[in-house]
Amino acid sequence: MHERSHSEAGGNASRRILEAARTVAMREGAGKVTIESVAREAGLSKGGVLYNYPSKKALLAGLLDQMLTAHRELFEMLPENQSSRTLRGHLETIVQTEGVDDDLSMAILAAAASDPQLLDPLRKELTGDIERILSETQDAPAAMIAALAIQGLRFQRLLKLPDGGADLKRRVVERLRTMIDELEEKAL
Amino acid sequence: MHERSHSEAGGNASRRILEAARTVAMREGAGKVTIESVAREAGLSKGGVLYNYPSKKALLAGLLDQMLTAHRELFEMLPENQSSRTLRGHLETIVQTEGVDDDLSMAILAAAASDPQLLDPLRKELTGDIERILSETQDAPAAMIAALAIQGLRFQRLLKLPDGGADLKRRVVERLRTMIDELEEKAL
DNA sequence: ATGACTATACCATCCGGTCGGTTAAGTTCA
DNA sequence: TGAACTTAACCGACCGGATGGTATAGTCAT
Repeated sequence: MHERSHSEAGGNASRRILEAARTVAMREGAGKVTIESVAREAGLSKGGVLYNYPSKKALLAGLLDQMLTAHRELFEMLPENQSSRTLRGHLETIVQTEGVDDDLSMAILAAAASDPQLLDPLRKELTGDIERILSETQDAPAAMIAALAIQGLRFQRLLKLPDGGADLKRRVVERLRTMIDELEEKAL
Repeated sequence: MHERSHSEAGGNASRRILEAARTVAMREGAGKVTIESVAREAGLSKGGVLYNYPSKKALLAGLLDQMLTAHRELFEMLPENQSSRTLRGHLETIVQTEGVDDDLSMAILAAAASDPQLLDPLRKELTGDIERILSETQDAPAAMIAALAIQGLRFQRLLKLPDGGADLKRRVVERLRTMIDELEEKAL
């Protein structure tokens, strides 16, 4: 195997590059995520980045893929035999990532402005999630509304839109939990 | 060449410029909204656009302002003495603009990636809306969840995320309406 | 003529992507 | 062993064009 000769131990450059991209997005804003800035942050050159990701589009796709994977992993850590598992998973996932600055989602959004297909993997994932959510409940509209509210929470955080305060937000999450519980009762 | 340029009421090119920006965003995608493309679409030159809006930031700010104004106007056309008027307004507004391609919101999002303050007017407006929504109900969490679901609907449309189909969407809107009605009953 | 407004030409910068080189590690073969 | 060669990983100068913005010279109604 090939070890890095004069740098910190740690694996693949691709990982480091994605990590760097996230760092840059968080620290300097989504608009500053350029191949050069990512390269600088990752401790290599533009050519090095482009060796690992042949285009910026590929880099951003890799980023999105990593996000989706991380999300899936969080998901799988949740108890399996719950009702409305998927919906619950989405809610708890967002609660758990509280405080994590996801400015990188913004970078992907920005890129999606000119490259709409970049979001395709996300769309595919969500399509599956919606199917699962609907199959897990008898009350489709209510489940969908919960899902939409959770999506609303995500974008609220992403765009730093007003949220009515931490206290209300906490109560909203609690209420969503009981809403999901009630989805189950209706099914009985 | 420009027979209609001065025949507009007030002869103001600013309106035409914003209109052109929206057209370009819709037709070619958010990423293609540049000063030049807008100028071309508006039937004038780059200089002309920059005379009316001294910078692209200003142009986008004008765009956002126009959107907020339009939104407010739609709002004011709704009956005044309803319970949860603000919430209802948000819902009906989104229903009414069904089918309208809002790719321009995307342009603003894209711009916000590098210019986060661009969204400040939106944030201010939303802050007021949330205050109003909360003051119009006794059940703050439920109202907030409805508001979040509506926001979720907006972003779903904006990013062309999967929505479970037109039929479900219709039922979701109906359910949201009854949710808002129930907000009122709880207050009695 | 004046002042609001518009067009042309141009500039500086940034950014994605290319490309020929370079370094270091392995492989082959005598 | 060691010289010749191959390959993976990376470097960094450079190109091209897109873009925001400026400078300046008009045009047109009043």
